Amino acid sequence: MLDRKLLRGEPDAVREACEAKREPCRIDEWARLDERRRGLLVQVENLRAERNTASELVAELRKKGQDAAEQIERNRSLAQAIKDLDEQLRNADEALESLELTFPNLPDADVPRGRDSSANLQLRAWGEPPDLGFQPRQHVELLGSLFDQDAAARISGANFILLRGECARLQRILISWMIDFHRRAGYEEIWPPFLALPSSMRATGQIPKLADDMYLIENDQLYLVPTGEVPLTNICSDTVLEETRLPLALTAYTPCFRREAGSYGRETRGLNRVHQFEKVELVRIERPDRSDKAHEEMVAHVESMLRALELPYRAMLLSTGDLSFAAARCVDLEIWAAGQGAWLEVSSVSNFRDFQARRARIRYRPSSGGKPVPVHTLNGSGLALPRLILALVENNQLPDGRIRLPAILAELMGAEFLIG
RNA sequence: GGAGAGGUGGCCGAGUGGUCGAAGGCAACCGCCUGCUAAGCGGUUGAGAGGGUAACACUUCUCCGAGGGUUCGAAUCCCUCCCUCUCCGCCA
Repeated sequence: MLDRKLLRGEPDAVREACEAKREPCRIDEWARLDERRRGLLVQVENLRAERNTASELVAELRKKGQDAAEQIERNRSLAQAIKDLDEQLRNADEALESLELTFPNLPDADVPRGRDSSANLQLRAWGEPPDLGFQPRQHVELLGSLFDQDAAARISGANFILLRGECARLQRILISWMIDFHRRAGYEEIWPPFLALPSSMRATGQIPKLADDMYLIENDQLYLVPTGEVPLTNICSDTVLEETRLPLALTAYTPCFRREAGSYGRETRGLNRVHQFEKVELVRIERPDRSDKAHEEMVAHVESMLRALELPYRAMLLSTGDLSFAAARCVDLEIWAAGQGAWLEVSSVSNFRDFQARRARIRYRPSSGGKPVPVHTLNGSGLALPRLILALVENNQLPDGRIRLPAILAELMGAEFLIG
């Protein structure tokens, strides 16, 4: 949600952002409604003030034992007028708010302008795509029975995954190792609920835009979380934090449920794009003036994790057209997958500035005193597991089909090879 | 799932339908006092949305879990819902 002062004062900036993110822009409609709402508000408040003083007068007359019938009669008509105006005001408020939920966040000024991912800017790269010296195979083939698509489909339908044996164990160990990796960097470990209320989804920005991409449990009106960002960020919703408590750094494992409506046929083979995947998420709640630094720290932190896993990667600053609805800036970390010969996104590290904080009402009280102000929220994956496993398998394959494990995982797994 | 209790300001806690945004206490902050500290004394300290201002000041309305209702007037009465706690049942 954008600041109303911004919507009033800089409608052109909002228009630009909508265009950049290819969102419909109803700022003019908003401005008319806002005007109307304020007019109504002044009217009701005046009537209310009138009623308040009149009611006091009634009390006073009564106390003196005088007749108050005339006052009461006047108040009765006031009450009706107030009720009518209140109704109009409530309608205006609702319309205004639902409009406000449709404005995307403004991209940072230095985010590359562009229509899609082709305009993304490569910031850094590390490692070389390995030259295997033979025709590399893809993960589905390499994993064989450790990746049981048939069973997954019988249990849950298309595009679910079922890992077996050492591959299942690898995923479990990776999750645990990643959480520890973050914990050592100062992140508090969280185990959150995996179902969330519509209000939580609205707070982080999944509703209304991405509502159709989420699983909804209709009986209870609960959504399955599409990312750990939802529960982690909402830990602080409706809260005024003391400045001394900032920053907050949180990490959690969650499954992520996504309907992926409309993306069938696109990179849906194997572990690329599935309805349920596992992810370890990072969230930070920061003082506004610190969020740029926090964002850089988060990107650097995730990069260090990729290096520990010996995965060649590149860091991409997303262009305006590739930026998500709620983000002001985002760095994607893409790892090389030798079998597919492609870069795969395994982490998006985003700064939402105060966009989510306004929706979720997460504020802090400055130590210097004064009103609570919205915090800045950030999040990043660290990391998404299926694509991570995919790349580990494809990059570390040997001509005979064996799969070597990078040193750190070899130690954790107690084996030099995943398949050997 | 059944029965009961309760949800009030940063926290605790009072509140006969009519100056109640809310007593009292704690905490925090600012003074005074004191050799220092403590104690004591005095004062200040909630949120949101408007108006107003260069910015303050000032000012209006709303908010006592949420939403309805009764009433001239609701923290206070009625209804619905949500949440917390206790006991019982069930269950991984």
